Amino acid sequence: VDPHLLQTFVTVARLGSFSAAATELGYTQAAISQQMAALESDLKVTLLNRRPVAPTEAGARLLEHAGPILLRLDAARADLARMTQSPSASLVVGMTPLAGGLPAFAGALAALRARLPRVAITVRVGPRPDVATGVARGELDVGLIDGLAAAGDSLSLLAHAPLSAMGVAESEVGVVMPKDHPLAHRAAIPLADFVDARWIDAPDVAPLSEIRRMARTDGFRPAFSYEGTDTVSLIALAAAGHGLTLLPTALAALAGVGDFALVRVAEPRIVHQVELFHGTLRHGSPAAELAALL
Amino acid sequence: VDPHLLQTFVTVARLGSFSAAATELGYTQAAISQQMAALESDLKVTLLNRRPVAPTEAGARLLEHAGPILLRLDAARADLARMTQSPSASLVVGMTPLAGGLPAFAGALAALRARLPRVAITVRVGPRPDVATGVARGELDVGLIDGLAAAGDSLSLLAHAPLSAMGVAESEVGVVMPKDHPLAHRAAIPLADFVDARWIDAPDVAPLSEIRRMARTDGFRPAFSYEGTDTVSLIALAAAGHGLTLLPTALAALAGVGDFALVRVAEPRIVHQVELFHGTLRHGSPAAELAALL
DNA sequence: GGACATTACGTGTTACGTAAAAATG
DNA sequence: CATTTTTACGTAACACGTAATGTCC
Repeated sequence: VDPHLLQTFVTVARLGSFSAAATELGYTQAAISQQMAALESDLKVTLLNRRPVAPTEAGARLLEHAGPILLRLDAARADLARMTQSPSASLVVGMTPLAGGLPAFAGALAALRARLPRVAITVRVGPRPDVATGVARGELDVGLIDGLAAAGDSLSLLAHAPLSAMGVAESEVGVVMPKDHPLAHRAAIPLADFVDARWIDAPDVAPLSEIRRMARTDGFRPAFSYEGTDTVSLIALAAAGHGLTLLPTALAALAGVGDFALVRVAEPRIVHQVELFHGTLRHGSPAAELAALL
Repeated sequence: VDPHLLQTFVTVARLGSFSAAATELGYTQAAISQQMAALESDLKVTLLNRRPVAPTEAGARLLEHAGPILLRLDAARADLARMTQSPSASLVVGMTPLAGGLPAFAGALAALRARLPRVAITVRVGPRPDVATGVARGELDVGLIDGLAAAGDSLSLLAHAPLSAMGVAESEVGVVMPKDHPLAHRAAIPLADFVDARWIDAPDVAPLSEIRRMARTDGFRPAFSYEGTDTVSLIALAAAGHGLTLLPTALAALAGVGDFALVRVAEPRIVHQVELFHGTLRHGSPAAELAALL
């Protein structure tokens, strides 16, 4: 199982096209075809259906493995690179949209600037997988990721890579809905009551996939998609009745956009969690200082 | 980072010799030399000191990554193979020495034989890493691994591979010592009190490395080594005063070998835990049935 | 000097690109 | 029929083995 082949496989699967993958990876279409043939003959399974190009059942399974494997490979390389290079005088922080706006984090950054005035600090916001990947690859020094977790648990999104994590903040979650929604006056409602409601899927802010995971159901099908990352817009959409969305109460309350109701989730006991995670910290590096401050 | 090179690297590191690695892997010494040169030039780091051959600091770091990566690679292949092949009519269980002898497990096996009389059951006992590796590679259908964990925690040894685990049994632990040991009459003693005592290191049964991890110390240096897997022998050694050892009370009490004292560990709150773990279970497979029974 | 790792060099295999053929919608 | 994948084939790079050279105990 050559990582090279794995990489083109995930690219092909993502783009749904040999030719497109060839362009992106800088190969010929023919090369891609040969690589996929080689991979399939190595594993003795058909991984892709052609025309249209889509992963088979086995291919889908392989995709689940391929990501973490490639990530770990990158992480190993990045880790060794970090050992060699001199500790940099800059700090690049990656975060998901909802992970920002933490008082604790802003405070720690301020303290860091006081301690190490010379380090240039960069904050880069992106979707969850990109942040995780960036940290594993060493492109980001630390990552701040938010997500839903069971009451006591941590996100444990680091299972796929050799990263360390620490909880930074925790908040209750609530369903955002128009003020005139029939359930708007209730204080708390079991999440299950909303399984068949109209939901907004905002993959980069409040992804329904996570809600499904927490509720252990296949429900919560998207009726509306919001592909941006702006919380204010999302809340406005929910307030206008386009669909429900689940947000941390701390954040939803903060955004004073128009009129909306926020109903706490009574059950299951889920919380919105923010975690800081990072690879092996080099003693004395800005990232290590920041982690110590949180 | 070619897995091929990674594999020879770990082999070279393990054997401490290019020539020996060449023999084991079926290559020429020259090939090994070239492969290591290629890996080092790829990563731009010296990984091995020669004469004697031993990993450098960077090499040691890479070794920490290499194991999990290679394991995951094997696991992916095994997972796809399991999808393709017809569900086998046999069940191969791997376990660590102390994981056997569980009433619950024996009962589940009996129930399994009643439900599926035709399946041939094989139990294979081996050291922890071999069991984990075997399950990840699909050579073992399920693994039963024991180890020390903090009171509420699980072993979480599955972090390196895409495996699922479930707790099966839990027992208190105690220090085994001769009956005439000065502390033998005590009911419970903090583990820290034994940091500088004579300890038996039995890597395959009661490894000191794990005790160190639980106690968060560098102490517990081995004064005696027992490389077998037989609990009775180990207890006899401890009873004869060759050194202390830490065993689950359930098991130590069971072995009626000679005279020995068993002093419960007062602190930290650690337990001996047995977990069943496995890759993706195929519906209807013997392994799935067994997991359902536990 | 002996055991072991490195370098040099020749060879077979692999992996890609170009180009033609096949297949699918 | 157009788009896209597959196959055929030539070439360049690669990886290994043999053998010679170097190096440390």
